[in-house]
Amino acid sequence: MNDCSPKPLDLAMLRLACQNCSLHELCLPVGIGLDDVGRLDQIIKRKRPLARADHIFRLGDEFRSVYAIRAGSVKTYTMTETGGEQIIGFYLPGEIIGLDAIHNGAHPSSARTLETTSICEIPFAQLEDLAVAIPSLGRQLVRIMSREIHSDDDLLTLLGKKSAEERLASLLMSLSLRLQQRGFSAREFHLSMSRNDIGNYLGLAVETVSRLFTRFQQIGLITVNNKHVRIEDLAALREIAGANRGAACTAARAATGASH
Amino acid sequence: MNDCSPKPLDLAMLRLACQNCSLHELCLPVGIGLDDVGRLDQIIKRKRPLARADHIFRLGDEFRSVYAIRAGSVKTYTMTETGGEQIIGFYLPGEIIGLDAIHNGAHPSSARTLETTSICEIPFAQLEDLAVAIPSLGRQLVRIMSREIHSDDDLLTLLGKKSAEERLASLLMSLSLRLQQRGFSAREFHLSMSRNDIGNYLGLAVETVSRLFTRFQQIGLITVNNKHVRIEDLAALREIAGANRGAACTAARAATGASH
DNA sequence: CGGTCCCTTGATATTCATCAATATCAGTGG
DNA sequence: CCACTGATATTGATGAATATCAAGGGACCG
Repeated sequence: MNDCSPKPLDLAMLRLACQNCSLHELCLPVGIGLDDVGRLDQIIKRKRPLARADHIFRLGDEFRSVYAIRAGSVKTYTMTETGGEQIIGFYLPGEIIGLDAIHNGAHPSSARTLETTSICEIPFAQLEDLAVAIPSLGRQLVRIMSREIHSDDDLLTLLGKKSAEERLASLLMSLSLRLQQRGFSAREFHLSMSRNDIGNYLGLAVETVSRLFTRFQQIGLITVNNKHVRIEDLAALREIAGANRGAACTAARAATGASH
Repeated sequence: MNDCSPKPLDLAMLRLACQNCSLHELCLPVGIGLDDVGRLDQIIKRKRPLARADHIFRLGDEFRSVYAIRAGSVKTYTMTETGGEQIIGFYLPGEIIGLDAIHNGAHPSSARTLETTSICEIPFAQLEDLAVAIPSLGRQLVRIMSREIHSDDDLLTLLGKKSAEERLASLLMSLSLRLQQRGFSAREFHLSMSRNDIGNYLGLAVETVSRLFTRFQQIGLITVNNKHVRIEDLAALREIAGANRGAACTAARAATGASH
């Protein structure tokens, strides 16, 4: 999509790539000087783009690095005791995965790409050393992890309290917002994950997700075409996601002609 | 319960309390020398015990400190958009709360005690400074945050995939394990939270929780008496929590005499 | 001892999962 | 380019799990 398909090993480009990366304020927002970015840059390994459905790491893998998404998208998931997968999150450019593995040296989740995806591997031992040498980097790391905890908490609320409608609306709003922050359109985008993945993530059956897309389209909230989504009424969608519950359900019912 | 009700301001006791705290290997497990513990100790404020239902911080409060539980227990929760509370976690001695507030300077959740509770306040600015001076402390902080992310992920699986039975069994197992790690009995303990809190946390109605306690007791898994729980069959409970789903449900059904 | 909150239990309603049957799409190879 | 194939998505009919509603019983606090 926005892939500048990389020439084989262009050293000049690779050097100091963080400085030029359009995402550097997402993965390293604040207070890191140019010199320090250079030092960070030297420990980061830019990997050639991964194909769709490639694994970045698997549950149980030894923990060595965290990874920043540069382009594309990724899902992370764990295994339930019965072998099914539970998707933990969808990650977009500028976001960092693998942070859950630090504490015990092995990845407690797997990560695989949802489309062609470029990532930066950041060897954690070196990152820790650098964090000692560059205090602001250490603070930034802690801040990023804090944000991850916080966003997990939001997801808990979604799964614990929200209806199916609210869940899907929340996901769409989240994607919309995050894509916008990355310079894409907030109103029109491509869903890189399957309906199955969406259902899994939201704790819903595929069929429910499918029906919701249909219903949302019928009441004029969105236009869906396979993986392409256009949000027609952002405010209303936000309203549903934010869960003015009674009102939203009523609206949807009336429009579908459902009656009880 | 296990409260050594503290004399008013015993300076000798307070000084270097971390070294003597039976929890110090829980909140600061590894690689911190005695000198360093002393330095950490100096920035920590030990607060007088809080009464049941006291707030430690509230959603929106400015972020200044994280808090370690010394004795008692705490729940943290956020507000859903409709004003209801969603409980994020129950915290036991040696665990740390407030980590979700680091990234934007304000608490995104509230915390209140479930019973008489003692906490240590750790001013975060000073902790960060100390983390720079003592690299192993910084690493430890990152590790603790990683564990928090990981345990949130487990909860996501619980809410996304598990049945009501599995959820309650999982909670009981989690409490059992954590209490055991703190030197208490794994098989017999006191639930400091209300049925309401349990239901809220697990994404279930109070009534469902109540019925589950009854059913678990009927099939000989546990004995419940108000807030007192004794686990009679730890292995079976673990089995249900781990979700050998079909088998567990069948067992419970047969025993309750339910038939379809 | 009375009030209030919390918990339990039963009856009913609702949401969403499951099952089943197409329909559509993305590759693949002829 | 088209037909074939498996994966993915939609749609409908049914059922199960759990929420909700309603009422009564205990426990705890003053």
